Amino acid sequence: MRLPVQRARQVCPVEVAVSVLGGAWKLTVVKHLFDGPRRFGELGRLVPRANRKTLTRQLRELEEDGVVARTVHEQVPPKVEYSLTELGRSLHPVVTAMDAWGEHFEARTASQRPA
Amino acid sequence: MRLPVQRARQVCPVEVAVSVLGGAWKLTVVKHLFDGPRRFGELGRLVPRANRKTLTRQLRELEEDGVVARTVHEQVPPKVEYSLTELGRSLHPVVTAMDAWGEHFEARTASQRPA
DNA sequence: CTGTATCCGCAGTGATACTG
DNA sequence: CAGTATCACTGCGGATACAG
Repeated sequence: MRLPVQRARQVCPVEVAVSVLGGAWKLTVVKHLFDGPRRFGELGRLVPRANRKTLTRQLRELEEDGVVARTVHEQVPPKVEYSLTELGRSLHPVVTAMDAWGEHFEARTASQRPA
Repeated sequence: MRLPVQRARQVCPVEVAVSVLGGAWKLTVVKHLFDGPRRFGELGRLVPRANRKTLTRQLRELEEDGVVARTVHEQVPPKVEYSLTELGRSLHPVVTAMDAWGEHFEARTASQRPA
């Protein structure tokens, strides 16, 4: 397991969750995977600000932590699909709560929005 | 508002929530504040791995984002209390979900625990 | 199409010492 | 007690080019 996660264990369960899910775009990816399996390129389009390397790293960490499953279809051209594991699907309440709060936060600070 | 939050707005509400709450020890602090107002030193003891500088920064960001309120009591010695704002209290579902998932994750990976 | 390799900047985190 | 100042490090996140 990754070191930040290990450290978080010594403090609080919420900190563990943050360590596993707090990386850039991770929860966004998980959210989209609730709509069904997605290919690498699809995720890249759904999370436009994440470049390939970063997206690959986040997916590998999510895979390492048992949240997503990676399926390679032996084809030419290659096709790789990502889907949620059972542990990943158990994130549904978290994603729902975070999504709702994010919207609430945005609405509350709408006056500070630049454009 | 902080830049990471601004960037997250362009992607997804869950990413906004991660940007606001994803800092080290932030959700742990919020969780403890649900038990009532806490002084700076108390929070330092409740989150043992956070040093003063880091804890100060996280609290300032949470204050800036309207999640916590900072109350200075003009005394000698000084006394500063942190409490949740209404926006902070609206985090209750998030903290509950994250805490439960963190425990679930720990239980599931207990075999990999080092000590 | 789905990656990897290389290089890089810097924000986030921290240790330590000092201050009102 | 509740911070701030200073210095430093690490690794995340990213740009770009290459590969199977």
